[in-house]
Amino acid sequence: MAANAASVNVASVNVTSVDVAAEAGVSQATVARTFSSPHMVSEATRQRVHDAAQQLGYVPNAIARSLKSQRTNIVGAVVPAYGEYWQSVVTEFSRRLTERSRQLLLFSFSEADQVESMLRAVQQYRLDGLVLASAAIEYDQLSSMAATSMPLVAFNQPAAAGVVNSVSVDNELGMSEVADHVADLGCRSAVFVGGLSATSTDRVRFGAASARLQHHGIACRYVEAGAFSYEAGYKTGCHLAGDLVGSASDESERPDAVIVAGDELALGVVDGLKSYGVDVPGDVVLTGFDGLPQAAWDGYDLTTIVQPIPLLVAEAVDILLPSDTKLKNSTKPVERVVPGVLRPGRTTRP
Amino acid sequence: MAANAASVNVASVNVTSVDVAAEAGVSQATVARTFSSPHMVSEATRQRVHDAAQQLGYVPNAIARSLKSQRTNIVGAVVPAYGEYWQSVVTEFSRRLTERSRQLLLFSFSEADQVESMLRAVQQYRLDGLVLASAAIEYDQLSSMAATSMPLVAFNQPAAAGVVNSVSVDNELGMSEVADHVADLGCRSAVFVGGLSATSTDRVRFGAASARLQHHGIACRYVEAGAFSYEAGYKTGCHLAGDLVGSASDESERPDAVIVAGDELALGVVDGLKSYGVDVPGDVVLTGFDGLPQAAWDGYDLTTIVQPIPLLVAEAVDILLPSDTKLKNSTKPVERVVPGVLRPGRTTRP
DNA sequence: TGATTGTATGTATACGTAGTCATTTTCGTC
DNA sequence: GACGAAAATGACTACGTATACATACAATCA
Repeated sequence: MAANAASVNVASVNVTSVDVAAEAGVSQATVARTFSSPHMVSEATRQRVHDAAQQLGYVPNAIARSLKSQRTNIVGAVVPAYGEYWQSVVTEFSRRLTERSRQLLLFSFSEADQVESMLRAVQQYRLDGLVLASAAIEYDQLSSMAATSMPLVAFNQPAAAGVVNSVSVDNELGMSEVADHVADLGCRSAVFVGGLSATSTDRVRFGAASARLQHHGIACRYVEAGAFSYEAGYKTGCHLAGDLVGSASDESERPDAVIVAGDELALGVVDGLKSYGVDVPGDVVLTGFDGLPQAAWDGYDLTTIVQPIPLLVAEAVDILLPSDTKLKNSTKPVERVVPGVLRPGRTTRP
Repeated sequence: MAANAASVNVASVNVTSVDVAAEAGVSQATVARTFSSPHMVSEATRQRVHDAAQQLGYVPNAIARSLKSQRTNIVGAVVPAYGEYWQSVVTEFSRRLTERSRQLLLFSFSEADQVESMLRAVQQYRLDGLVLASAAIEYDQLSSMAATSMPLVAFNQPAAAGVVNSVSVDNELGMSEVADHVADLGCRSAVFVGGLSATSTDRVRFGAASARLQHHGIACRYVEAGAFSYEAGYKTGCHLAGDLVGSASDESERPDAVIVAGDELALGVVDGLKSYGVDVPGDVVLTGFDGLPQAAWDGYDLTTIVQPIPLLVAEAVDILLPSDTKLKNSTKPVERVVPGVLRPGRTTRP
């Protein structure tokens, strides 16, 4: 009847393992063990402790646990704030980490110059691992992070391979397949639309595409959109439209293939071209790279290289949290390269 | 010349404020102050401490800091793993929190039954605040979290309003505008495509739309897609196609408007309809809700209600981290409702 | 029965910092 | 030059937990 007879108190003040110990008539150590290594506690006391904890509304303090155990169960990720691709990567990381009882601490930046201070913040939290997913990270920042004891993995950041652990889609292979595909269609001249030429991803993809195209005797010009966004692609598409159907340029030199460095960018280019009356794939064929869900949507059905994001992420997580007993303490950085898969779509099909 | 004369040592072992204190010839307290409240330290010692820290590769330990100060500088977010909408919300939260020197700890779930255990994990970290962004959270889970001392805010979760602090777009207003818009176009019969009828968002949006439509003398049937995804929308679009152009149904009862509960879903419906030869907006007009970037893309140009996500997020963050001195310790939960804006697109334009 | 092993629990300490209080130094002022 | 206030610093402790070590107790075996 009395109001204070509530069976479950909510923690009005901070309830600690000491309080629970007193309530259960055991030592603090036993309470700690009950929650962190239950198998070391007898069935009977475990029950008593749980009851007492329930009674008092006790929840173990992860901060204190981390301080003592030197493990946070948290993995950090430094990722660009914008872009469909990065959003799906973050989502997949979070999902995967949850599966392995870890959480994701997100450090997202919109400007490259934020990365520096962000990395400093990262180091304050003693994370169990860190994903670096930005092409904007400088080499010396990378190596300075590598010197930390924090497990690191660079995600889709070609320039980082060899310096730190890295996981990446096979850009060379992917772009080669694209080039072959385009050559098979009988194209004679191509334009490569890049996002930011300063990023290693951009350089590597253009390099691979143009090399393979050249092997087929196809020239390939580079155009920089300025970002990997839809908007940047749209603008570029509008600019390109003139070159592609304009009567000014020589028919024989007129590009008949547009190879775009990323899907979001590609979707913008498609729409930009269409807005100027350029028909895809009628006037030009067009390809993307990444395999975003949106690229597969019926409205676009873009020909692209599908990155196996779940696989890439799984690899990255495995590097950070080696599950196997074979904990790799090798001095060499791990380097995993995973192939993507060409998904032909309407943008290259007559 | 000696190898140990390196100007910046990297932390091979854990360097603490005590080590720095010894190196700089000051007390540990002074080192702590140098990093957490520099203004309490003289210019000269500050410099000495910084030099020593640099020398030893010292980085303050945020875990220990949090344990002592009872503040983590981390805000948590419990969010559905999938869906374009949630991805943009998470991105915006992260951006906003970074601006205010906080980090985002992400708890994303793909199944509703994961939420329970996730909330328990949340409580272990003594977060500075928590965003609850899932319609799948049960009422008693909500109130049990509310009993915690952790600041809470429910994001776009109509059912939570009044129980805990909440921020939401104005679903009623938005759907009313949609209904008016559709009525203006002269539509006579509508179909509402919902995602999951179990979610309060779905119920509220359907309720508002059908009420307002009825006011215009327009009937509105409810169809459940089963999810808020593109795929679910696509399937529903395919199913609907028969009703919309089939010769079986009476011409006068044939729906001429499809009102969809969310943009991603709507884009799927559009493509599903198109795949069966239904012309949008020729045969039916169609509207979405959310204002996703993709909905504005030229390929779709969906008529929709644009949620001011930056504003919604800013409100939510302000509730969790009251910047003003007027820290609201009112006992009543805060409830903010922010209007969206109708963006007419090609899907309702002849 | 006594020696031995293993399991369950208690005691005590350390994780690295922030903040309280006391003490020292600095500095402006009459 | 003395005095008081303010600034700067130091000594100490607490935050809440995990774990090494010691201890108690039950179970096994010769």
